[in-house]
Amino acid sequence: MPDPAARSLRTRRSGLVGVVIPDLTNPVLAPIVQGAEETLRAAGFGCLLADTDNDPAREEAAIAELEARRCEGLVIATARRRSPAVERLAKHGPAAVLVTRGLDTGALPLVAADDAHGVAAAVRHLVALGHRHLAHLTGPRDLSTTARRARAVRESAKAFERSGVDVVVRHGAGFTIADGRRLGRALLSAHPEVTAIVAGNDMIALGCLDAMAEAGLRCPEDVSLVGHNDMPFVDRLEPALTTVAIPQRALGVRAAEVLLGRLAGEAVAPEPLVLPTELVVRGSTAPPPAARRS
Amino acid sequence: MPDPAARSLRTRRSGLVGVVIPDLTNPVLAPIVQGAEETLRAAGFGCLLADTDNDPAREEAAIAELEARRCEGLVIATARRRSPAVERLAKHGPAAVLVTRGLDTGALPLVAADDAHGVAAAVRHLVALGHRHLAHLTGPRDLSTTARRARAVRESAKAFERSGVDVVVRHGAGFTIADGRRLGRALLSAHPEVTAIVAGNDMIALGCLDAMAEAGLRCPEDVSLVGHNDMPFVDRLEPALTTVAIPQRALGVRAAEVLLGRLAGEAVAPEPLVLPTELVVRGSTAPPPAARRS
DNA sequence: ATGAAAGCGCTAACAC
DNA sequence: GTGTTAGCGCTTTCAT
Repeated sequence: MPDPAARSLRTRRSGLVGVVIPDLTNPVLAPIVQGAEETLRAAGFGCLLADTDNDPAREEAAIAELEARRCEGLVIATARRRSPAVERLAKHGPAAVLVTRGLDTGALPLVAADDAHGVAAAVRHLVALGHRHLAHLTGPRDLSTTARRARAVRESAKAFERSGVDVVVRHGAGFTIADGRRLGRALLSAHPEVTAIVAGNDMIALGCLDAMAEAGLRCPEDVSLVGHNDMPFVDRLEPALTTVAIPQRALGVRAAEVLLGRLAGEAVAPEPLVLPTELVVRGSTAPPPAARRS
Repeated sequence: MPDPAARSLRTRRSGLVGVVIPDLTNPVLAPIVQGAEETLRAAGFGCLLADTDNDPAREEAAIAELEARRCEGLVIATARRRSPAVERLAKHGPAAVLVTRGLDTGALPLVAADDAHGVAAAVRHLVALGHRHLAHLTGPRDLSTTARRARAVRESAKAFERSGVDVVVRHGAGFTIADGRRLGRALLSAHPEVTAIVAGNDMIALGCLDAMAEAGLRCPEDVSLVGHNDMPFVDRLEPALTTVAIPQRALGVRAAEVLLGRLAGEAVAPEPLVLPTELVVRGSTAPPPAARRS
């Protein structure tokens, strides 16, 4: 059984890949990490996990540490649209692949879900139910996911402009339940005309549910709600959450595969790899109340 | 910036710790891994993650691989009561600490929750509500958690023997929702007198909820249900789950600390480190239906 | 105190 | 094809 340190010293290969994630506690991430880990392991790589707790400073420290440990590749799920620490990897440092959250510059390969498609389906669904005044409550502006989803909501709503459809878009500080609660409270009091909310992710949707309950509004009778990600267990909530399902495990697997390709010297397509999404209609969406219907 | 391979070759220290878990997708594990990772990282160790998908063969392979990579320590959350691959670590191989799931031999240090206390509180709670015919539906026999919880349920029920309290205990193949569904279906048809179920973990409890719904039984009106672990989001189910809360994050942190202690040469107490649990009463428990009350 | 050198275990290059 | 050897970059020891 050869000594990996000696081999590594000689071959300059560590057999290690770093996986940088914003928060293991967010249930969407588990299948992504699992898929990546399994794929990487099958290819003979070990997975060094680093949780940044959504903190850019910790992200930078984590990347530095992973580089110091001579990881051959990095799977990064924490990138912001402009992230000096991440962007630098495009020039120097180990091969890196981004999952879900991409860079504005597109300097690094990205594996992401087709959020625009899913969100457009959500808006169509709500409009077909009779909703005219929509809201989009989402996370920080500096994430590509947020930007993509917000743009898709705006454009989809705009396509129904002649039917009197409008949408108010609000960004929060993060993607937590507490952020969703804050956003929901503010929206509900400022825009009582809104009968349907498209949340930037399922955590925000959960917070919206809390805000509705506080305001004495029922979901879906008074306000409809669509989440994003279809994370585990949202199908068992009351009401079961209508949400845009992303292929969680596949995102991890494909990201790992793209990274393995890069490590094997393959040229990587400059275009993001986009995986399909699907609107899963459950109990949190319904026609708007008659009194509010336009 | 020194080369870790060269340093490692010279010092015989890799700066790596392996973390072996049964299934990242089970939400209880996220905080445990997070706590361990953060603690280990703060001490300068990198975390190599290995998910065994609850497969003993993969567990053995994972341990072998982690040893081959010269991990200085292992945090293992997958141990069965007799696990040759794990037991061997007590003799040869890197320092290892078990979390939650211990060995019958006690050969390796264990950090676990005080399940017996939590489960006893659950039984007392149910008996106080008026339940007399209880059931305990849990996971495989070859896990120490299962054994501890089952024993505690039996003993607690026995303490109320004179009040006419009895309990039927059933073991399933795993700790999944599907296992809970199977166990619940079988129990409900075989023991219609049962008015309260103590589940071996929250996943099994979710399966029981499904089985009740299939059987046209309402929770908690017809049958009360207590889970175990208080994993994220079970407070938002319908009904909100009454469950035994374990200090998830602390389990990971303490396990890491014990491991760090061992690596620093400290003698480790032969007794398991037991962290407190607490019964969290929510909506899934209520008095038994009058027709069934004994 | 400061500096030089040996050697950790492997692989790749090269000589035979 | 088979065997030998140099050297990867560090730490530690030993000599000055």
